Amino acid sequence: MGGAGETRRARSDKQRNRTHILEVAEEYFTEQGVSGSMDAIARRAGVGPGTLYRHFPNREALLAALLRARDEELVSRRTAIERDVADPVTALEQWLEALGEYVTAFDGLPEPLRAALSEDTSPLVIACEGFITVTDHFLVAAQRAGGAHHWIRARDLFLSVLSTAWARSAVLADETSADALRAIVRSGWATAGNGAGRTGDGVSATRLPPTGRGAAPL
Amino acid sequence: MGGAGETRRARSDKQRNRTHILEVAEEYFTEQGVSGSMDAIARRAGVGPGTLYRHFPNREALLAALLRARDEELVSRRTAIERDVADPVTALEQWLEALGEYVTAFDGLPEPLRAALSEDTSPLVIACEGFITVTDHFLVAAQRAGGAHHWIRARDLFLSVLSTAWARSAVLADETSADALRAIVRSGWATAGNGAGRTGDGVSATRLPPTGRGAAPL
Amino acid sequence: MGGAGETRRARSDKQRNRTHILEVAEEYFTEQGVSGSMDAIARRAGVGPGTLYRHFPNREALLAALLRARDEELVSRRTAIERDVADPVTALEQWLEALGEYVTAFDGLPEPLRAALSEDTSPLVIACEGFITVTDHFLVAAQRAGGAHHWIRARDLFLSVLSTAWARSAVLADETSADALRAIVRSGWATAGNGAGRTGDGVSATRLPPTGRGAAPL
Amino acid sequence: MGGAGETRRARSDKQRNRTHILEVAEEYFTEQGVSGSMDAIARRAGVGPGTLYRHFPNREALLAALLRARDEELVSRRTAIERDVADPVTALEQWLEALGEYVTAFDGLPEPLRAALSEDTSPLVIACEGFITVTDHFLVAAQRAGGAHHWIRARDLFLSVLSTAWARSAVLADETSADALRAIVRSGWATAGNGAGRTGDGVSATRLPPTGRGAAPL
DNA sequence: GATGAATGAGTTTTCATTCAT
DNA sequence: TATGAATGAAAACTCATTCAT
Repeated sequence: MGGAGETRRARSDKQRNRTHILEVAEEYFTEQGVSGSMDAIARRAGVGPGTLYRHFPNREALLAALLRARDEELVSRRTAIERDVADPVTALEQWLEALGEYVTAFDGLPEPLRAALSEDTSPLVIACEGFITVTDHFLVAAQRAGGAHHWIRARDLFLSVLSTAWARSAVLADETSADALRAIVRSGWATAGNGAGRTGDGVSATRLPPTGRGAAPL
Repeated sequence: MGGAGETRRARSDKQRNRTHILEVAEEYFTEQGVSGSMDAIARRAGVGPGTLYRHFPNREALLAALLRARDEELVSRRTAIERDVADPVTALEQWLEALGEYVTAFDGLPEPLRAALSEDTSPLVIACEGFITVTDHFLVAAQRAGGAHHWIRARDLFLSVLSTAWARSAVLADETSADALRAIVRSGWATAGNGAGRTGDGVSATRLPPTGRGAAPL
Repeated sequence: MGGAGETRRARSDKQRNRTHILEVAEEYFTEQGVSGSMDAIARRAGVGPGTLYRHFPNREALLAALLRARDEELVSRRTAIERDVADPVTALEQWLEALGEYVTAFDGLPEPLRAALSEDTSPLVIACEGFITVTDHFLVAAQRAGGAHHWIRARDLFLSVLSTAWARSAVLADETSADALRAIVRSGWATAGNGAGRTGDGVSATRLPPTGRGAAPL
Repeated sequence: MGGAGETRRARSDKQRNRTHILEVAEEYFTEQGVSGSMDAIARRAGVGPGTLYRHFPNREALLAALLRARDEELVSRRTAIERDVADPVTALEQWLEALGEYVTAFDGLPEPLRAALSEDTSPLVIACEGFITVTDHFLVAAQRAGGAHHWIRARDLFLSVLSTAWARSAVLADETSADALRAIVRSGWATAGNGAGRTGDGVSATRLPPTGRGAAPL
């Protein structure tokens, strides 16, 4: 990927080193999940932990860099959808699907992503914000077409995707459940008609979800 | 620290001790979340770690006991719903709401709960199974009334509740998002009509979710 | 062995209980070696640890009781040897062989046995003393016949047997080594002639070993 | 307790630190025997357990390092013997004596050494292999001179030394027994004549010990 | 006599992170 | 800038033994 594969640290080039660490980390996180040991990554990359930490001051920073490296793919997915899919609802649907896959790149990734949403300092926020922006793009289009509830915001959709991805870890053996979860979310944001072009959505005129906490008298 | 140094604590009533540990654990988990240290709990309870482990051989067992202690509340919620709510859709809705609250008792609780679903040995499974059974009860009623998609299973709903609860940890400051997540799930399982009494549900004739993985051509 | 196999603790008879514990301990030590957990034995025997400790105040006591139960076998070995073997050297040889087997009853048994030799309080000493007495019996006969060095004492021979048994744990896969160890000890105590009836043993006139620590000028 | 609380210990020379740990460990093992607590050693050395484990990943590694530090002494013993002792039997005798002392450096040392012989992974194996090689050197010479049984192998002799050392822990107060044990082993491997130059050794023509397990009809 | 709850020191080991060199 | 040694808190769990009931 980075092209520094064969001779590790041939030049004592900082950039090369960084790239190499990223490659190794990608591999490691893929194998062990995101909570693997930082030390192990440094060791595998053949650098001292200090070097690792110089490039990426903490796990989140490393994760963020890793995700950024994968951004390209997501961007091209987005482009492809925008190019190929006329129906804004289907477009949103496909984008969320792509996002869901992206977010499952490493085992346990949803966790730090969710955490990042609550912090302002995490380097992962930036990534998240990007995702949310694009999601908003698709969402607005779908809402304009009357295919998505108006009370939904991009951030909520992103969280839904995240939490669905999180839940999927529990149902690895049960693809049906995974599908059901996706379907719930899907039919959750979509208006009844589902269809592009259909306009009426009685409920969605408001910006508030139909059943708030207080709405259901317990 | 625990003050149990000098004289051996009189062999107080076992039940008393157990209860005391539970109280302390409840308090501790409420403060620190479910991943707090077991030893710390023992320390706080003024018992040796051995005592803690005698009563609860591992974290899950402790958690399970804690949840069981809260079961009563959930049971009474269930009873109340069955007594007071005629509409099966609203009933299911309220039950899921109750479940969602229950599952947020401690910070980070959804995680071990989800993990338990993939294991057969965890003492938490029993709790989960119970939840799922009751959920099934409500779900079937709602489905009969045409108010819930037929392709949904109780387990899926439980997972939805779990993952929504999980996501909520990220949006503590943002009640609107939390509501939206709930609403998505809610309008995800409910049929368009939403209504009790209304029968037709064109989609739900099948037991499969409308949009499986393969449905969306990526 | 004890005949209390089928209905555990049918009568609440102390003796029965004791016998049952012994059976279980025998089984357990055979499986796990002598350093297995006392608690586990109690658990397996279906009694509280307190009961176990009432009968056998510590591991050594339990071990001693276990060995005593096996004494019979050793005694009969002794009788058989005395009856059947005319040559005192062969007799000693066979007795030591029997002792070596006895002492390997459980994995790790030589260790506490050796330790017991240094303590006066261990209940295992009694067992050891018995062994040593018998060994002395055979040894003296062999020495009288000129077939064993005079500078050897029964206690030394017992220690040799013990240490050979100890070493054998390391050479499980290597029967040749085990044989060699035995042979070393065997040709160590025996006089050159090896034969019963042969008298001359120039060295053995003294009660001191030929090469003491000081003898070899390092 | 270690006094390393306030300021981070200046990154002293790694070698220095390592050496210090070794000194402390040596002292500690000498006092407490080899099964003393690793943490205690770290504490005594004034370093964190992590530092100890960085240098020596486990107890065996530490022990191996400690032994290696003593190797010099053994090597010089060997050199001295080779230089000063003409008679190969005496040479072997003295080498085994030296080995016996070496192996008694710490209380309980024979145990892990024996265990190492059954494993391929232990860092102690290397040490053992070295010992065995040298022993073989002396043994072959003695055998050529007709002063040691041909059925003995170096490994067996090393085990004998080990087990004798093990047994000696029990007879600390009884030097006579210790001497006797040594003498048994000594007269166990040596041929009757004992003498250098003497060639005939009727038994030793074979590579098998005279009394194998089956040889003695029990 | 039996029970089994309580004790609590003790074990090994990991790891994120810092900082002297 | 890279290094990697040092840190040391923490974690989870065990077990021989005691003693109140």
